[in-house]
Amino acid sequence: MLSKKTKYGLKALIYIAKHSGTEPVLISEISDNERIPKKFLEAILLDLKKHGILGSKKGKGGGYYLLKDPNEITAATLIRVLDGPLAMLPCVSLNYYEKCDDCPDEAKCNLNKFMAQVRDNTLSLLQQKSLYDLAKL
Amino acid sequence: MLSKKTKYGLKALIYIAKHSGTEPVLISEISDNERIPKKFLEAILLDLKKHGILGSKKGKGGGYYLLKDPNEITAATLIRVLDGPLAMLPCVSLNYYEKCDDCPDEAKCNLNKFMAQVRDNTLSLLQQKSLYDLAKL
DNA sequence: TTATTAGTCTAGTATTTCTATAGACTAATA
DNA sequence: TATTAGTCTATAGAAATACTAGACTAATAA
Repeated sequence: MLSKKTKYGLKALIYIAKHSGTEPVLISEISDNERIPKKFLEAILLDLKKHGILGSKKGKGGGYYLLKDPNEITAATLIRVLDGPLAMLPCVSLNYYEKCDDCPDEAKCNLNKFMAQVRDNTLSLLQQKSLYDLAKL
Repeated sequence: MLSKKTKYGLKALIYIAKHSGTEPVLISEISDNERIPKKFLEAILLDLKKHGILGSKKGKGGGYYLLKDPNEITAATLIRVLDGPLAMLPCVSLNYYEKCDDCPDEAKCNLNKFMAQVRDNTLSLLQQKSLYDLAKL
């Protein structure tokens, strides 16, 4: 299950992708329309900014905007930034790998092999879908 | 990410599938060989018993055993029992569905549609893999 | 220059879930 | 009846989640 943070973040990004004309999009506009707690959303958008997904402008006429073309941003990237690893186990994560304390030999672990298959399966879909795809669904 | 409970549970099931001759398998044997905290494992196996995956026998010569053919038990079933929903969002879960508070119209929600695709993609793999497959990997 | 708008940043907190552990109890077998 | 092995209740520490409060800073426009 994705955290609420991730869900809110994705909804906000889809909203921004849909409504990004020349002007940046207000936090409060997203918060109102998507019914996301405003203070929580602030933190989430700030996080997306720190990860280079969003840019922002302060003051009147300010708000958030995408830094890249929605076609260039994959669902895999967004979920990784917001939620962390896509893999079901740390020992098969490509970006957040961690060895299992209990496992004496990863190469002989049935679970490791299986979860690597699951990871590849999920990744193949999440990497081919972009924010553009999500916004037009 | 799967919880440790789920990881331990799957490892234990694979162990039982591999070592099930005529005799049931001891909790302590699994605990030792797979390095799973014994008391925790007890609770996990009990849970699997309550869900009709495992049977048990008390006293000498006792232990846990599979109630069905490993070929009949899918990875999807096991992860659902141990970890809960496979879906990334409650609103696309087939077995643990829950409506989103914030979403006014699910049919118009981009995220809902996308996550339903992800669910189907994952499910297609997890339903075709059985415990037998996991144990022989 | 100052009022207003709107994002930034530092804390902190309540709740829930996860990961166990303790210990008494019950059932089966030799 | 002693031993083995699973059952049940109950609890507790740690970590993650889901927020909220409030002071601060930057940008714009009158």
